[in-house]
Amino acid sequence: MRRVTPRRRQILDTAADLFAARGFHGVSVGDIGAAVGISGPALYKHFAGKEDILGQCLLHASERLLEGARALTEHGGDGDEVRHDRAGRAGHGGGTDAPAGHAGAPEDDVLEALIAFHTDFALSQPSLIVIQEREWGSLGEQARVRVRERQLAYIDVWTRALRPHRPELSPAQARAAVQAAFGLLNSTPHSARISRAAMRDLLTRMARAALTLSLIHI
Amino acid sequence: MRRVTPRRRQILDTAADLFAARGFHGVSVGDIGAAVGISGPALYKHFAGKEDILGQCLLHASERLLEGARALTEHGGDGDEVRHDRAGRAGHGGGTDAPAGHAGAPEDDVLEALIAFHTDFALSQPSLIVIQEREWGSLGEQARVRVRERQLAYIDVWTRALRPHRPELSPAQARAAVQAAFGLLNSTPHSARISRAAMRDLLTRMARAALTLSLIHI
DNA sequence: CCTCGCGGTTAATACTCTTTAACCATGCGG
DNA sequence: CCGCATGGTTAAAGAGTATTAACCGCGAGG
Repeated sequence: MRRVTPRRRQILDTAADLFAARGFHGVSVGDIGAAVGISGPALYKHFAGKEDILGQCLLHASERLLEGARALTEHGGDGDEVRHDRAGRAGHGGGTDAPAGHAGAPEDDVLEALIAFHTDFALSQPSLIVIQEREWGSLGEQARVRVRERQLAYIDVWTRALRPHRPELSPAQARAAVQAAFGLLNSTPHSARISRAAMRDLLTRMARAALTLSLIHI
Repeated sequence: MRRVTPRRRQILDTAADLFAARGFHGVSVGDIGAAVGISGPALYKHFAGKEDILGQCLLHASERLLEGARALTEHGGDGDEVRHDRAGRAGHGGGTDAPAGHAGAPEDDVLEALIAFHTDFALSQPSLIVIQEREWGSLGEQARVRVRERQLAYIDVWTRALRPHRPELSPAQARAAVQAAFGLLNSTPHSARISRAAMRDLLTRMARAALTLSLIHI
């Protein structure tokens, strides 16, 4: 019941899609089984139960987000000040359109890298994004706290990256701003009528503006 | 089965909270009944069924949003150009902190009013916001299309209001930008660690920046 | 007075769901 | 060839669900 066989991976992927589309309680184990070509109780050869499937989805998603974010901040420093060295683009494919900086502000700090990273993740794994933000309450106690820990740590990485840009914000305000930016970036499952590249460009620009320029009055 | 008695209103409100918290399929009619002090099948004296309750919640929410938005645009004009006359603040209480404009841009156009209106709605009715964006798929055919019509019309009002600010965006891009802004404004149920006034201010500023300033490169 | 509709009750029906049990094919190490 | 783990099957159990049925107290209008 431990290793990750291709079948298990397939089950997790299709289950994530179903959970995202109809909600955890709106999907039966029969539905999941049928979606992968087997039927109902065969899933119990791979997972302990329905809740375990959701748990593995969420553990995997939150872990990938957190580790990706931490990889962007750990260039040797603690990430509490704006860094000017090149931030790696995170292995999620695509994304040749790096923002052409021109103002005095640093163009390649951690926040910029986080925006690009999260946008790529949301565009490539919309189902994981959806269930991560709305289904973590359907988990049992132990799995929920583990997922929640990673989610809070992920928010914390973002909040620290935002601080140098917006020193006037209190920690609580910065957290709220980060979560609002998540709402913006995670809106991609609800739209998807323009090309992926255009969506990526639009979302990164909007998130950048919302996070760094929102002190300007119109 | 038609008129809106206080009991019916109470049922709809508490059901909306439950649906927002645990999802439509995660709430039983017994749960809803218990939450209002009656038990289970008594709900059928007021509504045709569980799905009908969700339908009335969503119809009500989408109607209030659409009518509120339309009231802001209908000052006699069609709202396709930026208007400089005073836009009414929408009767949702609060909100004395009008943005102090200083740049050349118009400070009180329809978009600004829509941002304020939607922010107020999201802050005062978070449950309706949540179920409106994630539970409309649990509706039957006829109710779903009626709710969806209103939602699309609401998006359309926003998109038209955004056009004069961002003429370079294609209609599809403008729609995506509007939905991203909704994601940002609707993030309020996930945070709520700062005061309502501070949240209102933060969200309106971020949405304003995301929608109107996102063409600026950092 | 008395009927009658309104809003409630509990019991019962007819599912559907998760999970377990019992069984079976197949490929592989010895 | 044997044994057996792997991954699948169907049947069944047991809990939970929405919905309906049958019944009841009660306040108001004739």
